[in-house]
Amino acid sequence: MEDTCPDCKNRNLTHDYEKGELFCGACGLVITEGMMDEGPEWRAFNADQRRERARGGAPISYMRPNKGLVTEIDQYNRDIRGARLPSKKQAQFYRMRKWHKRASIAGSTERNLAVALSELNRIASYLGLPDSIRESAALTYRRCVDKGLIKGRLIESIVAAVLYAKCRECGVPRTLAEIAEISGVKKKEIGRAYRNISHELDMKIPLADPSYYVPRFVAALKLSGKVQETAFGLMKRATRKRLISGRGPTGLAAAAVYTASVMCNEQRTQKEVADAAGITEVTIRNRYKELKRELNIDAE
DNA sequence: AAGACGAAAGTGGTTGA
DNA sequence: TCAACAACTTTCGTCTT
Repeated sequence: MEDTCPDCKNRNLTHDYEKGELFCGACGLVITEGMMDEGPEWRAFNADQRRERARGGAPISYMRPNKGLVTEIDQYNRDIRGARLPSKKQAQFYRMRKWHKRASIAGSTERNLAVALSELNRIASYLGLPDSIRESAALTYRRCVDKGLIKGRLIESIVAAVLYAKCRECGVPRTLAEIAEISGVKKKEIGRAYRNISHELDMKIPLADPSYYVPRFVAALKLSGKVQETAFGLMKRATRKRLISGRGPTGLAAAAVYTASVMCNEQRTQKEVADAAGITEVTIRNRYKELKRELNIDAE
């Protein structure tokens, strides 16, 4: 990986593990999105602590159907002293291994989980989400199963809803439209499942802050950092004018980006912005009108 | 011809009686 | 539980560049 900014050659690159981004500290260019946090989840301040906190063995993973805690019959056909087993016994052990493996993922909830977790991983990969979010999403999914929220619903819709919730919770917003596209579940379905689980599990999800979406739309439209700054400024002023309550956050962000692109002479069409944000032109127009009126902006 | 704009009707969800 | 309501979408016609 490069450690200088391709845009301004600055060497001061910053990791933002919360957003899963690597960006340039000087010009704000996002170099990689969807970076994974590969560090340990603890910190150590000296060697003793490090020794104390490090664990042996694989971590417990909620992403595996059996949480990674398994009993397996090993593959070496030896008895306790290391002598080879007679061939008849070997055949027996072969069958035992086979059935032991099958039985351990055979329960219906476990099979459900196996499907769900692979789907969860697939979607999370597409969205470029870090492991931390995948793990916590997997844990939440398990809680849904325990509470019996899955019955009568598509597994995929629950998985999508859990991911959507976790993204918002962690301030790494992905739009419903994006998740719907990747998971192949209708927005409506995901929304319904999302409301259901956030209510049942008592999750406290903060309202999505529109400005979280701005950098992503800017990047998707290949606009400059100047546009992003301008868009942030617009959002700030709109917030002060109480323009944001009750409005869809993506619409706000999209309108701010569109307006900013016009102001900076890097205009994109309303349709382009709308597609990038997963909303319609009309909504952008409406927000755009409000922005212009309330903030006395004279575009171009 | 493409994009911007706006009106009108429809959709799914929230709210309050 | 139902009706009113706000936000958003879809569709379509008109105007501008």
